[in-house]
Order: sequence, then C-alpha cells, then structure tokens
Amino acid sequence: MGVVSDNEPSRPQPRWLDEEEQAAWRAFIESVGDLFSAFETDLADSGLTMGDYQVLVYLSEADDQALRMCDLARMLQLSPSGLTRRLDGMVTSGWVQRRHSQVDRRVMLAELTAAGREVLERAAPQHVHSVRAHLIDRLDRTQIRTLAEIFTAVGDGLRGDADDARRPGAALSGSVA
Amino acid sequence: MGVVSDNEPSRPQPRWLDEEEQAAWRAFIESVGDLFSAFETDLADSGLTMGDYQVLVYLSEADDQALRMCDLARMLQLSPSGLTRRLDGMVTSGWVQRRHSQVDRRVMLAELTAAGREVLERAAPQHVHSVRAHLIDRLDRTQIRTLAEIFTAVGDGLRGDADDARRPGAALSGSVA
DNA sequence: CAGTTAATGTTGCGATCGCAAGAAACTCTC
DNA sequence: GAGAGTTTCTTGCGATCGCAACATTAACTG
Repeated sequence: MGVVSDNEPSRPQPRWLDEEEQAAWRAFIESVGDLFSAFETDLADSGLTMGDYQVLVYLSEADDQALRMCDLARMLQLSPSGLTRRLDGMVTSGWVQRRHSQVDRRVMLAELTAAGREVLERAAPQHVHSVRAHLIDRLDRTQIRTLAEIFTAVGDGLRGDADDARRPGAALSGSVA
Repeated sequence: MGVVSDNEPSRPQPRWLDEEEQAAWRAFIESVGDLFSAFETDLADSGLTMGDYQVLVYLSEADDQALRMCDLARMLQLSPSGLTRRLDGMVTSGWVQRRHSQVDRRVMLAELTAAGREVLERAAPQHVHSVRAHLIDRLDRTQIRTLAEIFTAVGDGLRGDADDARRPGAALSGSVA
C-alpha cells in the first residue's frame, strides 16, 4: 500500500530496503524520538534540558572548565546563534559565565561556575540512571558493542562525507572520548 | 576530569557506565544528531522536511489515503497543535487536504492529494538512497539485525514504561510495519 | 603599514513545536 | 433528553533554533 509500487518504469529505482533493513530502519526511526523524550523528561527533574546538560558535561571535561564558544558549538552540533541563546539562559541561571579570551579578543569563553558544577554533579547520577533504564540496561554485551560499532561507523561516514574543510574541529574530538 | 569524581561519599552513586557502555553511548549521542541533519539536508532537495515526508508516508500507507489527526499525531510522536501547524503548511503546499469525518464530526481527516502522492513518489528513491548512504550501507548484516533488535527493545521498553492508557494508538502500529 | 580576507560572536527574523485554554462534538448517566 | 465528563482539534503564547546580516578582531598580502 505504500509508495513502493512497481508501476513507474520511467523513474530510476534505487535498491529498496529488504525486510531486515526495513525492520531496522523502522525500529530506529520510530523509537529514537521517544528515547530522547524520555531522557528529556527524566532530566527535567534536575531542572535541566539535555542541551544544558551537554554544555555542562563538555565544560566540566575541559582543562580549565572553559571552552571557546565556537568549539563548544561544534561539539554540540549547534549553530553559533543557537549556542549564544542557550548560554544566555545558562548564564541567567548562574551555571556558566562568559569571559573574554586574553589571547584572542574575538573569542568568548564559556566557563563553568561552581553552581554549574554542583548542578551537574547532582544531575549526573540521575541521568546515568536514565540512560541505563531506557537504553543500556536493555541490551546485552554484544548489542552494546554493536551499538558502538554502528554509530562509530555512521559518525565516521558523516564526518568524511561533506567535510574536507575545518579539520581543527575534528582535532578537538579527541578530548571528548 | 569529568564529573565522575569519587570524592563525594554522601551522594548516592549509581553504576557508572563502564568503558564499552561509555563508548556506545558517546558514539550514539554524538552521531545521531548529525545523522538526522544529513537526512534533512538530502530531503530538502525534494522540497520536503523529514516531518513532511513522514506525514506523506503514513498517509500513503493508510487504507483510504487518509488518517485522523489524533492518530497521525500519535504515529508522528507530535503534539496535536504541532500536527495542526504542520498540516497547515502541507495543505498550503497542496500535498494534503483536510476533510471532516462523516462518522464523528469532531475528527478532521488528513487526506493525501494526488500532488502529495507525486511528491512522495519522487522523493522516496532519494530518501532511500540517503538512508542507505548514511546508515544501512555502512553496516553489515549482523549489525543491521542488531540495530533492529536494539531499537525494538528500546521501543518496547518505552511503550511499556509510562503507557497503560491509550492502547488504540498501539493497535494502529501494526499497519506501519 | 594599508587593505583585504577570514574567523568569532551577537542580533533580527522566521519556522517549528509544546503547553494551556477554549470550542465543538460525542458518550454516558440518571 | 438534560447535564456532566471525555475526546478532538485549533489558537495564543512562549521557548528553541537556524539563516542572514552585522560588528569586532585577527591574519595575511603586497
């Protein structure tokens, strides 16, 4: 009943998904949204969004608890303006503060505050619990390993596809491991 | 350097993610956003968003090319208002038309138009190509099967967690296979 | 050093979406 | 069949985010 009808000889037909591929694709596309909603809901108990949480995580992992806006935006896969607005909120909440770089006066550094660190440390156990409950603990060891394989391959493919510019961004992904 | 420090004996410590779990989680969370962005970009060539595309797919699979708004909203994991607005745009584009149900005059039916079907049939091959290029064709058979397992398990878990009401919604998911 | 180009961050604008409130219609009870 | 409660859809409002335009600063070139 779908669009996969064979009565269109003039159009270039790709290789449609076979049954197993279809099953994988459908399961993925129909569950991943709910999965993120669940994380978002659980994290809301800590007063955070997943976006906020990720900002706090990356900042907490940075050497001096601070990162350049542009680097942070790349890590979060966020546009510059998106990060500006998100940080506005987090600065208002007191979790992050802005600081001009001494080395390059164009760059604005986002720096984790003590309050931000505390919020993160309080939220982290709950978030880990959430990730376990909805994802990790539902999988066996083989599935966990394969999950890593799958999305490493996907990520590598995406990184290699379109990007032949901005290698500096990729250089930072080492510290994210 | 992360928040996973051991110097906080007063807080309840969950089971942190071990190395393999961490690798799986990081790879997933850092790639899935780019993956959807890639689908979105590819689909934009057809003048569609992923949201539009999914509406067209579900309608094309429905018996009479039409679905009730509330059912469609559940399938798309969209709020009622979100679906109303999305359909506004698609009606303006001429891909979908609204029709009052004869049986229940509260319900509004979203119905695929000929133009909508044509757009879908033109976009489908490209979208399948995109899904293959970024995801399916990067995986071997074992990984594809495991991908289906993983997100079936995740989806079942989420469905079983919070929902004990609205079983009618679940009944429709059979036709989505 | 002057002029051009590139990088960085912010703001205006529009698009998308969820929540809360409301209107319309159905259902159930008495 | 009158009224309470439920379901369905739409609208007002606010939050989030990307694109384009802009200002500022750095880097490169002759």
